[in-house]
Amino acid sequence: MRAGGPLDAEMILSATEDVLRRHGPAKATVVDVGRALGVSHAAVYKHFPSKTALREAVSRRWLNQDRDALAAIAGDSEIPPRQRLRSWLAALLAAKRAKAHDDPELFAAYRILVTENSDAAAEHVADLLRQLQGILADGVTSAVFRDADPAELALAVFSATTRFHHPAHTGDWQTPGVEDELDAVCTLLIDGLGHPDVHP
Amino acid sequence: MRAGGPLDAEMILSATEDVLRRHGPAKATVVDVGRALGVSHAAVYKHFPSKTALREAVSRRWLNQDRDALAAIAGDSEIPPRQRLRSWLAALLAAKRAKAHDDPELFAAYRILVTENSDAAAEHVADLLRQLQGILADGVTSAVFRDADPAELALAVFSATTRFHHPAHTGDWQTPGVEDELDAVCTLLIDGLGHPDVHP
DNA sequence: CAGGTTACATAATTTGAATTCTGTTACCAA
DNA sequence: TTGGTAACAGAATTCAAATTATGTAACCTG
Repeated sequence: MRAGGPLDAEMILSATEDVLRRHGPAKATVVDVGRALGVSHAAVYKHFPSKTALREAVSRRWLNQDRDALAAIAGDSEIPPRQRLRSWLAALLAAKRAKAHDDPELFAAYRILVTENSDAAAEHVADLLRQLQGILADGVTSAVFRDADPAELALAVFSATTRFHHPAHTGDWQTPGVEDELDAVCTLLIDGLGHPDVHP
Repeated sequence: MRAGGPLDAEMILSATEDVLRRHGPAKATVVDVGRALGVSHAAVYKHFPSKTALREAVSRRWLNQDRDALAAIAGDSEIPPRQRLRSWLAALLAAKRAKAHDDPELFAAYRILVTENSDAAAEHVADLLRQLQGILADGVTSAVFRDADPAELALAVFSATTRFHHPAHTGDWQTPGVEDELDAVCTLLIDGLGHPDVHP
């Protein structure tokens, strides 16, 4: 079980993930994590001060997993804002959907973990909102979107797409039509983001 | 405890609601319901075939509670479609918000009951979608909204407002700004519902 | 015979003793 | 001194026994 050298945080986090997948968050103990690493549970406590801290760290790692791919889309000024918004929202859904589909046990485990760790979740949301705001700001600057506060627009767009990214709606993401439904919402939102005075 | 005449369904449903509020859905038993009515639990079984059926009936009653008020708005052709849509969504949020605020214990109880009774929930959603579709169809007919299938538009609008009516987001409804947030989403959606060709 | 009762078998839930987990301490080795 | 161990007290969790609930049946009563 124990690979070559001494324990480091990353090894512990991976082992924790395995234990989480196998036993679920309710029954995953730090004794299990130690066992998976071929080490006593006290060794884990040399690296993380508490079980809670370990869970928080593993949650953060998981939430940050596809942050970079999304940031790449959000920051790509080659893509015009409307299409960028659409792509970003589609990518967000696709990423979450894939995680939920590919490893349902792990996803269910993390879902519970993250709802218990609302700090990590709040930071994740803040990060996403920052990315979204970037896209919208570009649209406002280039006069493709209405002249409103990008932060407020970001919040509204994020609210309106809750069903496509909030973990409470995981079940919906498996149904065939979701991507089209997001597309329909996107279309409504994007047209709604135009200058209001074009509708006299 | 037992009021005048013989038991009827309505009395039992009310007593069930009391028991639900007091004990919560996990510990509410039909023996409790009988006791609240000053009657043996077997008497309840003369009116409802099972505990499940009783819970379903009480859930339906609760879900239908503010259906008429909403239907009145949806069907009021005096109000122009855009404003009608806005009012209807605001009323939906206000109704749910009020229920959650005024009697949190009962709301929490029903929230669990309804998620266990997905049939009742599905019918409730279908009813709301029908009302929404009515508003949108009027908008399409009067050429205020884009010429699309009202059923699809209704689904998109309902999706985009998930955060403001889905019970998973009850917590959000208590925060001060929610109504403004719904308004912001509404504005985006309503402008988005205009003819697409005004943006060349 | 509609509307109620008590009595009962089986299913589900609670309870409390036994077990396991968490977090700490004292100690060891490179 | 960093990275590990074993042993421990108190907290949390499990599991089987005892209790309570569900649903049915046979039986009153106006």
